Amino acid sequence: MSTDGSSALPKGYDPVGVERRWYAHWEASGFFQPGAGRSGGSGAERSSYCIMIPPPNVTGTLHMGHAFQDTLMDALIRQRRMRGDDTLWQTGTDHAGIATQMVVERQLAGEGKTRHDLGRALFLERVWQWKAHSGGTIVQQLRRLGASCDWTREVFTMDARLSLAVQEVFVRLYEEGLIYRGTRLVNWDPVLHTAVSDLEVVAEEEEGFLWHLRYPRPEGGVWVVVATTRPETMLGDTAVAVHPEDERYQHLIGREVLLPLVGRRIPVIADISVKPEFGSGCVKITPAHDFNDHEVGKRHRLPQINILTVDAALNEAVPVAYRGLDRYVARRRIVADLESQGLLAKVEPHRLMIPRGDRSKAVVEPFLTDQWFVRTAPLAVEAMQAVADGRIRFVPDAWQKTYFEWMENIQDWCISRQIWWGHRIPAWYGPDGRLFVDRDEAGARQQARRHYGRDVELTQDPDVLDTWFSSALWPFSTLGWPQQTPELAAFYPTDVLVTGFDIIFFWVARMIMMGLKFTGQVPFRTVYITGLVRDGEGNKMSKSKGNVLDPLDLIDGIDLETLVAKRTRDLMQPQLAQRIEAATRQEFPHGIPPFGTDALRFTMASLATQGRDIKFDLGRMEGYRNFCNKLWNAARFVLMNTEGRPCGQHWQGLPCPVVDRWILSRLQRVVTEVDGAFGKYRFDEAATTLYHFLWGDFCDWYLEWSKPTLYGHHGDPEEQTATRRVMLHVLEVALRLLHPLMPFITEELWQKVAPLAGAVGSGGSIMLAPWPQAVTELLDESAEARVAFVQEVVGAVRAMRSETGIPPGQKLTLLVAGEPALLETQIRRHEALILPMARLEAWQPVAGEAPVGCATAVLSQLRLYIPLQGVIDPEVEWARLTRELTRLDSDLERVRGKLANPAFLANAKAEVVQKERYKEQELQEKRQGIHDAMQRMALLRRVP
RNA sequence: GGGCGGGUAGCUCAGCCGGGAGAGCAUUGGCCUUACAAGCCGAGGGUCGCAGGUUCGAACCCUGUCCCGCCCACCA
Repeated sequence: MSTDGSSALPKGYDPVGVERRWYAHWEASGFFQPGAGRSGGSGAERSSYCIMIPPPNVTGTLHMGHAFQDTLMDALIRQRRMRGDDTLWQTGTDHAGIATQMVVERQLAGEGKTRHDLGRALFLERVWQWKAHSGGTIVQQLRRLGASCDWTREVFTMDARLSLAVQEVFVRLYEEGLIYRGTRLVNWDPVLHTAVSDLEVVAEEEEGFLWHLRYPRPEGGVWVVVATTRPETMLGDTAVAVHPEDERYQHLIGREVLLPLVGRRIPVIADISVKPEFGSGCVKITPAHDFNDHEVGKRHRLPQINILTVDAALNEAVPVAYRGLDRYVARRRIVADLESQGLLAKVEPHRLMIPRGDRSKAVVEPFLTDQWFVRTAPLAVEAMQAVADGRIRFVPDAWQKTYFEWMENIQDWCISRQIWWGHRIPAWYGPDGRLFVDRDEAGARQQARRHYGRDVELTQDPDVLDTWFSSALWPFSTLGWPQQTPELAAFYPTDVLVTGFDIIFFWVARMIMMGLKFTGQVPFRTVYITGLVRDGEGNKMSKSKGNVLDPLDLIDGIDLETLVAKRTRDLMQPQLAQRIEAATRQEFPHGIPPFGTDALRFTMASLATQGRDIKFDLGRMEGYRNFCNKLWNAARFVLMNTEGRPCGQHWQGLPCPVVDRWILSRLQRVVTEVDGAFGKYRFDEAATTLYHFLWGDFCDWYLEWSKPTLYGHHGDPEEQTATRRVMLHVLEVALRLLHPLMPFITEELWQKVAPLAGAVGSGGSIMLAPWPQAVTELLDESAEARVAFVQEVVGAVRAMRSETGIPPGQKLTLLVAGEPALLETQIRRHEALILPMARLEAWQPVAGEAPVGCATAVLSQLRLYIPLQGVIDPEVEWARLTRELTRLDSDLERVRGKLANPAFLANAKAEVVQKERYKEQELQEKRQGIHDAMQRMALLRRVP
């Protein structure tokens, strides 16, 4: 139909080329940078809008969680940019200390080396090389998602500028006494050889045993039996404890027992932490290797005997026979030795919580070491206040409770890590071990000179900071703090943080504490908490389960063999490969077809319901891929019918028939709903609203109605122009509304549609075009009601046709019975809309009884008949009517039941009662119609 | 042991400041209708986990209960 064949769109939407082309163009044009776009037409100050990306691990790759969260962030950013705000989506990557170091150490292990073979400097060089090599992957992948972050401001947590902020914060906290160094019992990872914080320990229930050990009394006689899950730690026992009111053991309190295998005399103490009903009611106390025992030990001033090495083997403090044994080897040996001495009373199976390092999965040990800590309690007070008084809002707000619960019980934060990759702690020691904390070595040297009166050799603390320490500063360190930069002034506090609930404690809480402490302001006003992306069965996606979906594979597609290879490569447990392969082949027999970025994004948005994890549904994604295609073809249709023709770019003087007023009115509602949905972070609402409007209202109805107008032999040129004008306008506005969720296809189409629609954005891109605003004058309830009625009529005819098996091609005449006035306003007036959509040749009014042998549909005040004689079996229509009658009867029964209830009439709101009355009348009329129809149909039936 | 979230159509999920149970996918019948078969037009399918309570009226509010999942916690 196009006059200019060259501009016609291809028949189907092909995302690949479109996406690459537009992203490159946007980025090169500087559209992602603050200040892009319209320069506030009114001259008024533009408000700023900022989102900080949760920085992905620099050496990582994009996973579904990123795809989900970054889609939402990008949608927010794009929407606000279109609204005219000065937007910044700050991007960057995280050095991820332990995770990254582990990767490089694993590479070294492949070469048969450890980091110690290289030494610190060479090892770090190696990590930087790895970062340079793989550090670009994830940011490139982020681009494929269409993320409109400002790449010119991309930072890395170990950039010099950000490192300065880290040192500054450390020094200030230290000087205020909020950072201290001390010997404490911490969680020790014996594989990684570093302390980790409480949050980095995950406890899981595992099968174990409860060993009952006999501790002899020096004076002989009865044993004292203690129950333990960790017999090997008995070598470090310095007491046995009972409950102070436990009558069984009153005589023992203050006496001593003999520690077997060691021969040490240790006291029996009374402590209320002992539960008399557990085990024997006696507990061994090992202050250096158990958190609870440690507290008991402090209360009773017990000695602390460290019996472990950094590898969790037994050290020099234990009897020679056990020295150097791994903890579990030692356990077996000790249990055996006790048994042979008759000191093992019994062993019972016991389920217990085993603490493991979240990275290494090694069982962590409570271990006495020197570490650095942040005193968190004082910081937490302000941080809780900020949420309590609403300066920070959680969405959904239920998470606020989780936040408070943790903050109220917050523990000091162990921030030192005995690894090499990270921010080195800015602390130096003099020859006598005296500590000097300063921003750099020169500063420390100066302090030392003042202290010692001369230059001395200083050694820097070998530890680095917990990665989350620098993450906590992210909202302001990225904007130039401690410098008072214009960016800091413009964009801090930021607007919304989009992140998962799994890092509320790790990250969100700490950003709030640090932000308030160092800027006096909250780091963000809203925390939008997303659920986790899971697989279709609701399982967490993980490499070892073999159920990981790579967002890029959904975008680009992947063939089965490549997918299988990818899922079974580099498994920690290679024996799983077979099962993973089989499951993969079953789930994706043909691999994964390419869906394109927009389909992925739209799926993510539509699944983003609040307060629950999302199970990723490939079927739904397919539906939204189809939606992309639908949109593409709708635009294709519009372009075919508008290019090179009068499109009435000025509204003036054009007729505005009811369908035009209807679709324009619907459009205004959609604008309002989508805008509201963005405001509420209800991306699912925004997505479904647009989906139904475009596919349903626009394609199924408006475009279909446009055909008779545009193609009609005696079409009115004015009306045709008006139709072109309206279809262009509606499409153009809808594209803009859709753009934050589907950036690529909307840009591609908008480029062609906008000029015809008379809409021109500055910069020539939809991403800088204005965000639509509802025009309330275009709301038209009367047009909406009239069209709704027409749709009802069309639907009724279509259903009759389909259910009675009338061939679609058969020309029909519709008979309509009803008040003449109604026939005029409801049918005659809309016949141009009804006839083509219902595929009718004509309609005729009928008075009184309809002819015998018609299919019948009853609307509230009209009866529709289609003559059936000779066309179908009356039995079919009879069955259909019976079904309808049954349905109406049950509805009527319910409504009449209500209206017969005096209590309902007395108590329900008047409008509700009125509505029920109206409903009863309507149902009654319909029922009568069906009833009449059945009577006449009965005449035709071949009754047996 | 405490806390939180969820249990609605075969599947994935909306609806939940109370007043006629919805969408997509799947199923099914009919259509090559000149934008789209990744499409068009129809249809079937749910005692809203269970039991009580409040109410004229409950998927929605309250209580209890059963499942599923998550978080926190030192029961050796």
